[in-house]
Amino acid sequence: MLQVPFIRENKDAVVARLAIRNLDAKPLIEEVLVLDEKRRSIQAELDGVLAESNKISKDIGALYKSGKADEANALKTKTGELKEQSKTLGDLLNETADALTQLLYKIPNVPNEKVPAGNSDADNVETFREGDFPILHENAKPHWELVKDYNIIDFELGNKITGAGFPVYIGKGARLQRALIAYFLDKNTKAGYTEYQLPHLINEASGIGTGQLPDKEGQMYHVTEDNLYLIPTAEVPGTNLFRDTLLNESDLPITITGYTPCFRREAGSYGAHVRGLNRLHQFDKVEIIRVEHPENSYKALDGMVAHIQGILKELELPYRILTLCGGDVTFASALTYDFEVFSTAQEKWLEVSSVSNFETFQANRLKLRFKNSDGKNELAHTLNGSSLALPRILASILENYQTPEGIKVPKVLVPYCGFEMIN
RNA sequence: GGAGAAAUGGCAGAGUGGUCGAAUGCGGCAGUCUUGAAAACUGUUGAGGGUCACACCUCCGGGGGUUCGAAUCCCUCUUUCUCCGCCA
Repeated sequence: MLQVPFIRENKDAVVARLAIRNLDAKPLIEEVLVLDEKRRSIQAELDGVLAESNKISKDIGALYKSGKADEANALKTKTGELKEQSKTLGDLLNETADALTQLLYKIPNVPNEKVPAGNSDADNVETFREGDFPILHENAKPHWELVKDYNIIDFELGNKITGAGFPVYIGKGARLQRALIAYFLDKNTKAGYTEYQLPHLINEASGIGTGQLPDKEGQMYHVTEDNLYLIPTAEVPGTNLFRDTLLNESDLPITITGYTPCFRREAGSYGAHVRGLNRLHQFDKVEIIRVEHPENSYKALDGMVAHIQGILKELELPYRILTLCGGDVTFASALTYDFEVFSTAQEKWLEVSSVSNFETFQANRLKLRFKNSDGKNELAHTLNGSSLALPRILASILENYQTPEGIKVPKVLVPYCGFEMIN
């Protein structure tokens, strides 16, 4: 969430920047300022009452000590009234502060200057493209047919056990998936990221910390019995490692990577674009997460982009990078780049990574701070990105690497797989 | 699941009703010394709100209560530790 002092000092700029998201934030921002003003004036009034009551209590203590019990008892009657007042004011203060917080939860992050205007994913701007589209043989098939031919992924079995969107990986399909995970983790750790194994269930506080809660509750699987949620991405447990944390400046940057399954309800998604591996309720992903000094965060974002480019180049998949427009950039992000690979048999670009700088938006909720060189506590910047999401990478490998004799395994993966061909 | 103990500043750890936002140690920062560093010594150092700056207010795991007054007493929740049971 945005910081109130920041809103107070940059009111017009905040409204103007949020307009890039096609959001008329003016009424929201006005309300924030009114509530903030109200909160502060109630606070001041309450402080005065408490100060007086504290003073009387001290006097009473002193009177008892010097044996003047009568005078002390006389003073006691006075505090009753003050107590009433402070209770009323305290309730009012809480109410106002809660209302302010709820309002702040509704305001998305201020987009970076690089975010282009636009309404939907159609308006995202392609900023880079690399790699040639492979020329496929005549009988080339989409991956959902290939996986049947070679019996490496079974969607029907998943339907039986769980439901749509929970595929079962078999034999070389399972092995290829595991190879990709190992390869991604190796690339990330070689680039300096520390590998973590993270919980796959998170509590409510964690959901609030990274912004899934309270608004996007319906997108996560909720275990009501224990009030826990299945993670939609490793970003949630990974970033929440640093909730309520005060770091030293020298601790920065913090760079972690982790493989986790991801669970998404995807309520409202249906149709051809969810075919096969394109959109699942459970999928695997390797994530990279960084906690950065505000001065370095955009350089770090560029570094993450370059890192992911390196992986896609090694896999020899044609890819492009999009700068997400105001209408598509996620709630908490200030700037997001999406990576898409071209899946040849479907003739479709598939999103395989999303790399974002959240600036202080998450850190403010998380209370993730560091002590800066002036000795002041300052909010850190958080960033994350997929490196990479498995199913769509798998889909594009299967489609792009198919030959009449079978599916070739990309060169870098052969040592991880132990075979060169799926046939 | 049952029984007991505990939760205090960046960390460790004192503190059982007023003089406690809190001893002490470590760590951090500044200085002395040194060519430089280390060591030693000296000083300084919790967080949030509020103010031009002070004042002032809040915070000792979370929530509630007793009291004129709570880190300290009571209730409750959460977490951790020990013992017992169960278990991959």
